[in-house]
Amino acid sequence: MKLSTKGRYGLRAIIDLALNSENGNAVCIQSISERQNISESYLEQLVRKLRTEGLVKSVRGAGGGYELARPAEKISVGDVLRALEGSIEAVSCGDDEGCCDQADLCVTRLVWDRVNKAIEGAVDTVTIAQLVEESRKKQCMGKVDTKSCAN
Amino acid sequence: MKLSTKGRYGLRAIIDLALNSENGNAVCIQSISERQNISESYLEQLVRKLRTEGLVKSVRGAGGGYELARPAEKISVGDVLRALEGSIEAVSCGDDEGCCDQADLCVTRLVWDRVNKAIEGAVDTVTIAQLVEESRKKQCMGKVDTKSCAN
DNA sequence: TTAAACTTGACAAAAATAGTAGGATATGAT
DNA sequence: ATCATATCCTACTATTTTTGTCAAGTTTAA
Ligand code: FES
Ligand code: FES
Repeated sequence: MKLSTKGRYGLRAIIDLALNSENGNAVCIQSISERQNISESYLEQLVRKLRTEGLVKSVRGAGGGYELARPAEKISVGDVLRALEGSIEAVSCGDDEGCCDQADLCVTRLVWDRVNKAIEGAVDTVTIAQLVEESRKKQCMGKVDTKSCAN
Repeated sequence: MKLSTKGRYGLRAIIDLALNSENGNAVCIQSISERQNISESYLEQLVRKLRTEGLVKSVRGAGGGYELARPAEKISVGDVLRALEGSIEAVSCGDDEGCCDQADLCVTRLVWDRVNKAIEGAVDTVTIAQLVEESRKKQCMGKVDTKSCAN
């Protein structure tokens, strides 16, 4: 029941992206890579996927990079994870492909449905914007020499 | 974010076990294997683990098998999954081993905590007894030639 | 023109999963 | 006794997934 690095790195990446692109400029892979300490090539794959799924958009050429495709308030953690992992279901007792012989009598599906719904509820109710704000608060507490920190 | 066959098969196995051992007799691996259509050898591994984790107990020798170590009401789905999977956490941003550089500033932990709690809530509030009962209901509706079906 | 940056596809090492095989041990039945 | 039935245990292997890497492009601001 583990979330792979795709989802873990990807979420960190898009938060980093949101955090560093608020003045309207694009953020390049390299800078994310350095701040988050994730391989540049690997990160590229992940961000590419976020782009094809419509969560971020790219600005090509020199001085380019990536920025959010829509406001951070409109992007949930669930959006990000689904984009990267394909599906966030713990078990997809699926429909056509019966995972066990008597799928119609199988009571474990009741459990998997509960679990899937619980997970979705947890990730769909948190937005990138909220995490960005939390991140700011922590930074504020972390850095003692920050002048602009109004308490 | 997939649950492995260990958890999926294992839950079906213990439900089968509970369902077929209510008259007090032990249930052997072979019979579970046939009913659930899971490899005997593989199933053995799983049930053995359930035993070492104290969820079922074994009766050795001819005519032996397995039975629940305690009443089905006292065994939750979470107990079973944890026994088989080790941990059901989606992400274990753990403690000593910092999964990212600035673990103390990392806001993704907030998300993973939410997800983990959601999962635990989902699996810890369902007991094997409840599933057994559901299973009975379904069987009852499924089999038209069952004499003993009141209603 | 040049260098910064994205774009793409193929590839590969490493880890986890899923399942097998074969024997040892215990015990009820004959 | 001994045999059949069943758990017990370890080790091994094949497959798949994960986790990346690499190299050769393309686009565009400066
Ligand atoms: S239908 Fe999916 S495990 Fe039974
Ligand atoms: S502390 Fe686990 S991802 Fe940051």
